[in-house]
Amino acid sequence: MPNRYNGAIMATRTRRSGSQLSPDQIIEAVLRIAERGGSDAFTVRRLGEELGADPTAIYRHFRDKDELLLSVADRAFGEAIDGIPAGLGWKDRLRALAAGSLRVALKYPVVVSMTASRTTRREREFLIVEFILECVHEAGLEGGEAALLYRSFGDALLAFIGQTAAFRLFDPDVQAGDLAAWAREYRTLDPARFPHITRLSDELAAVDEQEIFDVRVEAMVSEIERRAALTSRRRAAPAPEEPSEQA
Amino acid sequence: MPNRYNGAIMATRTRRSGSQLSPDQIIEAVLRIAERGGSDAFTVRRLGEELGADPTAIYRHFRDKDELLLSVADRAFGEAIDGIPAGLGWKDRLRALAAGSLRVALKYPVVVSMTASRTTRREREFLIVEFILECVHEAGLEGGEAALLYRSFGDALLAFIGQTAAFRLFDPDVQAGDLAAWAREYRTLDPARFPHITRLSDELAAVDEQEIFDVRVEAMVSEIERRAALTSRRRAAPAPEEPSEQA
DNA sequence: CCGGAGAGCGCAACACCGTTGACAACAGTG
DNA sequence: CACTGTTGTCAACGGTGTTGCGCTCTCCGG
Repeated sequence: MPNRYNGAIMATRTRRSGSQLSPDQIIEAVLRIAERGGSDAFTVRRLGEELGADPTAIYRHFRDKDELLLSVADRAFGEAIDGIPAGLGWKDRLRALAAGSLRVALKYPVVVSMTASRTTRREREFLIVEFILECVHEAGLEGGEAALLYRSFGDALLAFIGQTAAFRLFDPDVQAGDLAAWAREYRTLDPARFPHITRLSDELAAVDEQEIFDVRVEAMVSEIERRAALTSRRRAAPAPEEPSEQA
Repeated sequence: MPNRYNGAIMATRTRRSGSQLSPDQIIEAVLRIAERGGSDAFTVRRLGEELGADPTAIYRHFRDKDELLLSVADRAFGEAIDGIPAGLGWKDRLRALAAGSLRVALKYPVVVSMTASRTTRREREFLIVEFILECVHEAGLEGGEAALLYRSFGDALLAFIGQTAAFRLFDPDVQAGDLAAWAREYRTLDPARFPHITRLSDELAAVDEQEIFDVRVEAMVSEIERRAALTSRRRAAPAPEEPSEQA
């Protein structure tokens, strides 16, 4: 029998006249699915269901699933940068970008976890790159040093949200098991072999995810600031000893 | 019932002469495959081929592919910590751990990319946790602050090597495309809309991956140092203003 | 010394995945 | 009206992880 997703037979037939599917409609369907579902949410067949169309209809609008994914990701990342208020200093702008990115990762975990080591090369990616470069520039970095710290910050942020998103995709059982490990298994290790773990087992179990996020963001912000201070100092007093900023 | 908590029973019971497969043999076969192959290297059927056995034979020794993966990952991460020389300061020990982890990620990309947001809860993971905690302790952090910075460093490291490994797994075409984007597409953007990108396009294309790695590791090391300095200062002179480390 | 028990493996099959090629129905154009 | 190109449907292909069944062969108790 034709079309086993039955509710939609007549609809597809009649609406067949115009093109019922558009790239935007498909992208939005993916975002809807991603927002609802777990790790297996974004499959071609499920997307067909969501659209009330044959799964393979997508291939009329996107070369393959990967191209669709990148388009979806670009749309999603747009949300990360949207709500950033103007008039903030470069540090707070970077912090706001990080917070927005994390928000997106928690909203569309499937999409973010599949994209976090990719380059979309689309409109909104350029916007974010420009955004970070502007911050780095305002911090006082130039040329190769600015490029390096942009890449470091951007990659670090992407890695973090990708990691977070991927974790949220595991079965609740696996997630719970991983989290409980801190409270259960680490506490019962041999204190002779693992003195620090056993001593800190309570504190290890109590660490807050949000705090980890803040530490990692702050580490990158401070690193940018530190390197900016170094270059400006070098510019002011040319060629002293490379100041060894540690013990 | 098959023997799912591998190793232990086999060891106590006299070893069956007829059984050709052991958990260790399987783990090593996976490592061999992972070292050779790309993203599709670690499949059950390929593993069967490598072992010269039926693919499903694995399920007599591991509950499912995931349990096998975690065992393999634990073995692999052992290599990260093995070659770290004694007698280094905490900073250099953390740097050595990071370098070793990156080495492992490049050696077994499939394994690392599949594990980077997981917890193996196995022997060698505990060793690495203890290792980092010892460094953080030596840096001067205690209690909840030590736990927090351990988690931040560990997760950041895991995220980075996972991201790197995942990238190496893409088709060479995709990899080349992503890398070339910096040199090609970013250069042709509209300078009015993207002034920083176009101004720095040459430097962006020239950024070295190893430098990014160093920046990100150094950022975390510095953050640990910074927070350690704050707590010790707080301990020396209790409850002043939170010292804002200059704008 | 023998026979049952059960571990280890092979095989076929299942449900799912992304993707392709052939075909049908429609829109727009001459 | 006929033609052409676009878009949706459908069946099918090769891939994945996993399971149930049956065979073999080792081990252990009698």
